[in-house]
Amino acid sequence: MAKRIADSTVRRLSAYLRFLEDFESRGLETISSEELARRGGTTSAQVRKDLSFFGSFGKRGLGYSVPELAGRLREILGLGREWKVIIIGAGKIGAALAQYRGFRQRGFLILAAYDANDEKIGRKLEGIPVRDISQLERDVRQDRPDIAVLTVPADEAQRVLDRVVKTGIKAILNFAPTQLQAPADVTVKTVNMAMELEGLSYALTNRE
Amino acid sequence: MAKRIADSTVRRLSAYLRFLEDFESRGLETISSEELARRGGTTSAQVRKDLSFFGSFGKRGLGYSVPELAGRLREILGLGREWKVIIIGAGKIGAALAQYRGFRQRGFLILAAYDANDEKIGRKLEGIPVRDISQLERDVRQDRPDIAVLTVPADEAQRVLDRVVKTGIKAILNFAPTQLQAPADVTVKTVNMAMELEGLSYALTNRE
DNA sequence: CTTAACTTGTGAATTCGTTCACAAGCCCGA
DNA sequence: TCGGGCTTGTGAACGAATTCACAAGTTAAG
Repeated sequence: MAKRIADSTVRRLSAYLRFLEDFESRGLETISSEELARRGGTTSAQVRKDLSFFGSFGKRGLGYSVPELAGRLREILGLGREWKVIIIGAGKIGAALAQYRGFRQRGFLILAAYDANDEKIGRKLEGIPVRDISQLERDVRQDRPDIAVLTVPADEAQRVLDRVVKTGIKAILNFAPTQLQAPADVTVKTVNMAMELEGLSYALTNRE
Repeated sequence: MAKRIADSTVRRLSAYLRFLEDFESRGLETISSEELARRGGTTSAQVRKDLSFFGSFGKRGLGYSVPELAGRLREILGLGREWKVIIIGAGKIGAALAQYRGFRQRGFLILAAYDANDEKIGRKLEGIPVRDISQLERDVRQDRPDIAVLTVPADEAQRVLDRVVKTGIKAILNFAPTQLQAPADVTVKTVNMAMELEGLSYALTNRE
C-alpha cells in the first residue's frame, strides 16, 4: 500500500460496503457517488476521494457497478477470507458478542471464550466453549486466532492485553473502558461506552 | 460556548477525567500535562490545548490540582447531574448494558427497557423493568428521559429512531450497525462493532 | 455525427486539528 | 531577595483531511 490511509476513510469504506450490500440485495446495478454519499451522511466528493486511494472503479457519466464495487471493497477491507476470533472474558458483554450474528456474516469465526471463573469454564456461551484462561497460550499456539476481543474489567485489561500480545496476536478489539498501551505493530480498537455517554452528556449540556 | 469543540477533544477530556479519578483515589494532589499525556497516549501540548478551550486551570511550574481539574472536567462534560436513560430493545446487548456499572457510576440512571416481544414484557432485565414499546410515548411524556439507547436490529433502527426523536429525546446512543439520519438538534452516537472489526481486518490485511 | 446531460477522478484551495516553541508565572533553596 | 528548574497557556507553524471545481469520459437522443 503506497499511502497511509486515514482511519476515518476505512470506517467510511466499511459504511459504503453496507449500503452496497443493501443495493445488491435489491438488485440495483449501478450507483453514483452522490447516492452513496446521501446514505452515508457525507458528500459525493468525499466518496470519490476515499475510493480514489485504491484505484478508479467507476465509469464517468454512469457511476459504479454495485457488485463490482462491493467486491473491491471486500477485497480492500480484507473480508475475502475467514478471520479467527477469541473472546477473553465470558461475562455479559462477552455473551452479547458471542451471539452477535454480524461476526459470522462477515467471516469472523469465534473459536472460544476464555475466563478465570471456574463456574464458567467448561460451559458454553451461546454455543461457544468457555475455556480456562490458563490454557490461552497453548490454545493460541494451536488454533492461531487472528483477533482477540477483550471483555474483561478495566483494571485487568492492560495485564490481559500484555499477555495476549505476547502470544503474537496482532489485532485486538477492546471493550474495557480504559486506554491501553500496545506495541506499534499491534492494532488495538477500543469501544468505550463510557466515553460515548459522556459525549452525549457534553452535547446535552453545551447546546447553543 | 464560544467555539465549537471537536469531538476528538471531548473524547480526550473524558479520558483525562478517568485518569484523574484514578489519581484522586490514590490521594495524589497535583498532576502535570506531561503525566496526563503519557497515560492518555497523547502529548502534553495536546492536553494543555484541550483544556485551554475551557479556561486555564493549572498553575505554572506546578501543574494541575487533581481534585479541582476533575471537578472542572465533570462540569464541562455535564456530569454534575443525573441523566435519565431508557434502553430500547431488551436483547442480549440490552441486557449487557443494563448490568453495566459504568452507567450508575457516572450518574446515568436507567429507567426502563422497551421491547415488542410479549415474552419479555413485564419481566426484569438485570433489575430493570421491561415495558411494552407501545407505551413508549406515554412513558416519555411522564418520565422525561434524556437519553435513549438503541439496541434493536439494524433494519428496525431508523424507524425506532424516528419514533424516539418524535418524543423529543435529543440524545441517542445507537448500537445497531447502521447509519442513522436524525435532525441536526439531535445528537446520535453510534457504536458499530462491525465497523471496528472491519477496521481490524483492514489493518491485518494491509500491513506494510 | 453532434449535442446535452451526467458523473468520475483529481489537483488546488480550504478548513480543521495537532504540534512547536517560547514568554510568563510559580516554587524552592541559598 | 535572587536564580535555577519547572510547567502552563497560547499564538504561529505545520500537517492532515475535506471540499471545491473542472477537465475528461460516458451515454443517449436526435
